[in-house]
Amino acid sequence: MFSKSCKYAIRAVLYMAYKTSPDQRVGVKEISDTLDVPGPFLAKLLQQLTRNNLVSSIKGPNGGFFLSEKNRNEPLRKVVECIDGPEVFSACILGLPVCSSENPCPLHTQAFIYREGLLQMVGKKTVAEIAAQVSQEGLSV
Amino acid sequence: MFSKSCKYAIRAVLYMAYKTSPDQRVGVKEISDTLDVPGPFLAKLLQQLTRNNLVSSIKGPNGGFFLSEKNRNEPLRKVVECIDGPEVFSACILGLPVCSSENPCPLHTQAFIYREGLLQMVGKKTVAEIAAQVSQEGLSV
DNA sequence: TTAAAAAAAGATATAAAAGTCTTTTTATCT
DNA sequence: AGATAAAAAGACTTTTATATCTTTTTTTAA
Ligand code: FES
Ligand code: FES
Repeated sequence: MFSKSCKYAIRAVLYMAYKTSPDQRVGVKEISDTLDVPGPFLAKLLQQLTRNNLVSSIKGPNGGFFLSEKNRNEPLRKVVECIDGPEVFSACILGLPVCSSENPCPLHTQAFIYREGLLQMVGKKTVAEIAAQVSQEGLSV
Repeated sequence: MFSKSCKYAIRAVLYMAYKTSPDQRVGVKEISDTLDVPGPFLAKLLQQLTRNNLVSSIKGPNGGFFLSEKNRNEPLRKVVECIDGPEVFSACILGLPVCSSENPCPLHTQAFIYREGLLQMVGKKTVAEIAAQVSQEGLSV
């Protein structure tokens, strides 16, 4: 479903959501150590997210990455689509050129339901909301 | 979710299910032309499936690939697991080392439902049953 | 019994994804 | 101002997935 890059990105954003604020930044190394993810690789992903205004950063001493209020209120979907592109949620599970209920593949019905459920969730819930669950329900990131 | 290899394999097996029988074989080229898939690549996938008794073949003139009665009655899941390995249906969607309801990731609940639905389908229905739907309901392969 | 057709096997090639390293820029603090 | 800390940018390397090519084996049929 998601590329490794995307998995790393989602986890990093959720981590930042409950660890950072505009005046509580965090460096790449802390994130990558905590999530057990390759550091320089994660750095590039965070930069990509930063360019797309889904993550914020400040350079220099005491700088680092963080989520602004605006960042926290984006649906998680945006993070996914920033890394893996918008087709993740619309592509046919068997790789047919187009996925449609008019011209469905044999797995379409099941695959569509699945995808929609997932899409509903990451499309409706914001980063902050999902991160809140992580804290409250003790989920693993 | 599935690798390209796996997508090709699923489509090829379903195609063979309604196109072939023990005395009605089909060559790689026909399959790859029909499905618009790279021929030599598909050949290797079919050979892998053949080694695992999910597809049958006969060499020489008038030879080719086909599905035996036994092949048709395997659940489609076996084809998937033969190509992509058994973890496709049990891996965490965020790449955490293990997926479990005891120690769930933030997307676990939704992801689990999706995966299970899909797994139920390909695990219970046989190749022949799914192929029958393809014919009856005019699905695309 | 030879020629041809097809899969099987294995070697090789290409492309994409994942990961690392180096240099540059920007900000902070002394 | 100068030293330093951090992200940004870009080049590079490695690994994995995808794809192709070549040779061998098996079977059929002329
Ligand atoms: S057509 Fe294949 S998943 Fe929709
Ligand atoms: S723990 Fe991530 S999908 Fe189950």
